[in-house]
Amino acid sequence: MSVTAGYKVAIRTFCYDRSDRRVCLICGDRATGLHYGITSCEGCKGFFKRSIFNKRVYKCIRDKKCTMSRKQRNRCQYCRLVKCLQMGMNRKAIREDGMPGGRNKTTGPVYISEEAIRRIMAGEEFDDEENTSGNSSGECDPSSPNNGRIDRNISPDSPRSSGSSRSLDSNVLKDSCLISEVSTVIPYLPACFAYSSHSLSWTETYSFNVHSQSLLQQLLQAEKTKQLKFPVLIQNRCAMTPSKLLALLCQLADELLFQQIMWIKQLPFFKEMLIRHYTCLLGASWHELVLLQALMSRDCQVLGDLCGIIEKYHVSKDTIHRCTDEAVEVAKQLNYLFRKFRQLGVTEEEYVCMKVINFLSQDTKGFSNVAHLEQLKKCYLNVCQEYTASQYPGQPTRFVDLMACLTMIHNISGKLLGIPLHQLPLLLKVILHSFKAVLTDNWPGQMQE
Amino acid sequence: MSVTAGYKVAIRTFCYDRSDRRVCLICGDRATGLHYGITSCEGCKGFFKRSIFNKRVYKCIRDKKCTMSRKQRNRCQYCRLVKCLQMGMNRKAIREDGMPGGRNKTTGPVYISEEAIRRIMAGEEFDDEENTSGNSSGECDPSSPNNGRIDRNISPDSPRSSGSSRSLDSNVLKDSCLISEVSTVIPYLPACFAYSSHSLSWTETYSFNVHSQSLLQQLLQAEKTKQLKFPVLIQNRCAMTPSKLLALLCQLADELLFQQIMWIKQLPFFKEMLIRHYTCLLGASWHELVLLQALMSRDCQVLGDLCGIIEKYHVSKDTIHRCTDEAVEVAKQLNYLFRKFRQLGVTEEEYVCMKVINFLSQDTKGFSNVAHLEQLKKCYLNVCQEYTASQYPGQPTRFVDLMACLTMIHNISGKLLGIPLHQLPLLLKVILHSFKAVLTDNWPGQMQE
DNA sequence: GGGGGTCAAGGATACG
DNA sequence: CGTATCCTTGACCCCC
Ligand SMILES: [Zn+2]
Ligand SMILES: [Zn+2]
Ligand SMILES: [Zn+2]
Ligand SMILES: [Zn+2]
Repeated sequence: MSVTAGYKVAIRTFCYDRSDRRVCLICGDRATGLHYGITSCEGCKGFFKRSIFNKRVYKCIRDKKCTMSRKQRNRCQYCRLVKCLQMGMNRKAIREDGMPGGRNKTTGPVYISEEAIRRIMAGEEFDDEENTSGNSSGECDPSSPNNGRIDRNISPDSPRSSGSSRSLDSNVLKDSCLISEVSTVIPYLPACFAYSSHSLSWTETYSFNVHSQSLLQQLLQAEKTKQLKFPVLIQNRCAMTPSKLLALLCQLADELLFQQIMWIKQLPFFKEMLIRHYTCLLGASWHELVLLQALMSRDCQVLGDLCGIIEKYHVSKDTIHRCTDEAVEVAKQLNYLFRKFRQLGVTEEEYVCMKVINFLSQDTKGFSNVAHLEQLKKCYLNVCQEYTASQYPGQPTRFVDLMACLTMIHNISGKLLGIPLHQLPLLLKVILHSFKAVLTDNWPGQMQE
Repeated sequence: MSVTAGYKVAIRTFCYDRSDRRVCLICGDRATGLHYGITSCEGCKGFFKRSIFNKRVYKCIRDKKCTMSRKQRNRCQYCRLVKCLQMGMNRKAIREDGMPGGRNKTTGPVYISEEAIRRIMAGEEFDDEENTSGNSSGECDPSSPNNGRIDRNISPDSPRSSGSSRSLDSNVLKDSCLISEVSTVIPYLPACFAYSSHSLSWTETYSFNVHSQSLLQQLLQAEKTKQLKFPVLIQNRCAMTPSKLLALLCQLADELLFQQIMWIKQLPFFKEMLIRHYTCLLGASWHELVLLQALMSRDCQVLGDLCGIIEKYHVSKDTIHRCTDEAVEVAKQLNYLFRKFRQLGVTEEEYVCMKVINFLSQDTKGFSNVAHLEQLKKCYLNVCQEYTASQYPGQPTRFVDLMACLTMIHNISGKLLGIPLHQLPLLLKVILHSFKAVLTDNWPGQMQE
């Protein structure tokens, strides 16, 4: 029992296609292309079609957190349909007339709010024109010729449904994101400080661009879809042997990479760049992303624990290994970063912004679309700045602080990679501890905080 | 051949005469379509599924000539199953993975001989394709639908391409190939029992059982298909940074697991056990398989290097870690094993035998098919014994020595896993070094040999 | 290429 | 438990 649980990775690998990473966003099975807006497999395609077409209402007999995989996807129809919707499957792509051919109006994915998902699942679906508010051409209008700009996959209802209390002048804000001249050019780290100086005007107005809101929602959605399955496995601490732990580590590393990829695929601008560009960016930033993720961990003991471990290592190993001074330095900086994150109380919204900004801030030497990348980065810097300005008007330096954290993350994770290999367990521990500190008893040098 | 062909024609004619596509060929009830190859009713479909899937063995309490009709079909399970088989129900259409939906590649009935039916009814079935005179090219096993996933692609005639380089009787070898042409998998279980008792006489005559040869060829083939792609990646040593190395390690672990799985799928007896059985066996033996693989490494410096590393670790860490004495012990035993393998000059043939024997020798508590497992193990023990006896007549203890190595591998790898986690790099190094010692310059404590 | 449908796989469930 | 009915599923296929 426990053995098989530890080696679920084996079962997973049985079904894993290595030659092609195009996997279904819902269940991870091999995808056969885009269906209803997102890359998905034949099974999930048919399931979504049947469910929506027949207006089925499902029920989860468990805790609505059933895992979706090729083997397990048929165990809960409720959770499967929820994930279809969460991942962006577009109900509008199902044709009532049943005519197979013809007009493909570039039906992209649609990211709807959790409330809308709840209503659909409950069968209260207001199938058409949920709140188009007089827009005669229907919703979203995917066939409009907007030249493939960023706002392609804007959810039609999420900002509006929250009421009209927040909405300011939508025209001004619409321009700011679409047109590059309004949002000033922000070169990444050096210039972001300069940028914040004349951004005070926005802070005063308390405004938060509708498009920025939408982009932020998409980022939050992308973050939500990459739930880590690992802690579920590791939580039942049944006689953790080193062999199991090794297997778990491999699984975790695989899972982490997989989720970063899934996250990238969910980015609103995913289709605007080539896969190899994302590969380059991910290769250059994955360790920073992991560190950022670790810093957002709910568990406060993680990094304190880590620092304790590093110190212990230092005492016992510096006689043979020379680089430990740097390790201590890294530990201190990590500790600072950790405390800074706690002090700021970095929110999920800021986190997703920082994540995508960091992702887009990698070295882009040799990229053919540097301008596009810069535009994207600018856009999300703007989102983050607007968010902090509107949500924390009393903290004028908050945005700058966040960017400074990014800089520090960049430096620290680089140093972490510079630590020699025989201290590899440190890295593994950082990753492992960043999610659940369940195994702390089995590790030396733990610290309480 | 002619007999079965005529039989097939008779059956076909019989079917076409009274099958109007709406009547079950077994019981005459209303048919709901094709099931397992023939038009049949839901009842007979479910009955066949249950009988084959659960490997049921029935018994007729009358004269084995019970009539099948809607009213009477439940009176004798034996005669019902016989008629299912006689009418051409295809056992291959039952999916071992249990995944619903999709389409099978092998559509159509399969008409097998009365002898085969008798064996199936007696429970002596092994899923080979005895006389498939019916459908088109149904010899390989495209059993369940796979949407382009990993599939066991058995190359049809690989042992033949090796020619007659081996100095044994080429006629015998050719015969075995001819046999495998007719039936893809040679029925091995009865044979190995019959032969194992008089294996000594073959030792004297330098003969090597035809069936054992075939089994050995299959094992070699399974080994050949799992080439490691990792060394290709690692060979160009371009500025190996720790980050790259970490990525490579994760990749290597994934690759290793994947290859073990592929190896399992290539085993001749793969279809005879459930996936979860293989998962259990792999979970219990993967570290031993890795160690065995490492011992067969061409690079002689690998283990010597490893032992050097371990000793270095011992000197520097025993002040804080208590288990290092055991590590030194493990190192010594590894060194012994290493030298033993070199001294014996373990061949590829012996290696594949040892591998499968070790795989089948794991703890099988709770297995429902312990007897089957034991049979298989005995069979391959016999193959190995016959091989050593015929190839090394001057080394009467060679087989015993090999088995002793297996025991030692079992013990050592167990101890390796018992080494506390902070010495995890040792394990990783064992794995990493076992293929290419390219990175040795970057590691401390290297040894020349 | 992404809609739709097909139809044999397996699954759920009431019956005995 | 074995049976049989009905339902769900999904790899192929066709269509534009
Ligand atoms: Zn899917
Ligand atoms: Zn559920
Ligand atoms: Zn019938
Ligand atoms: Zn009978």
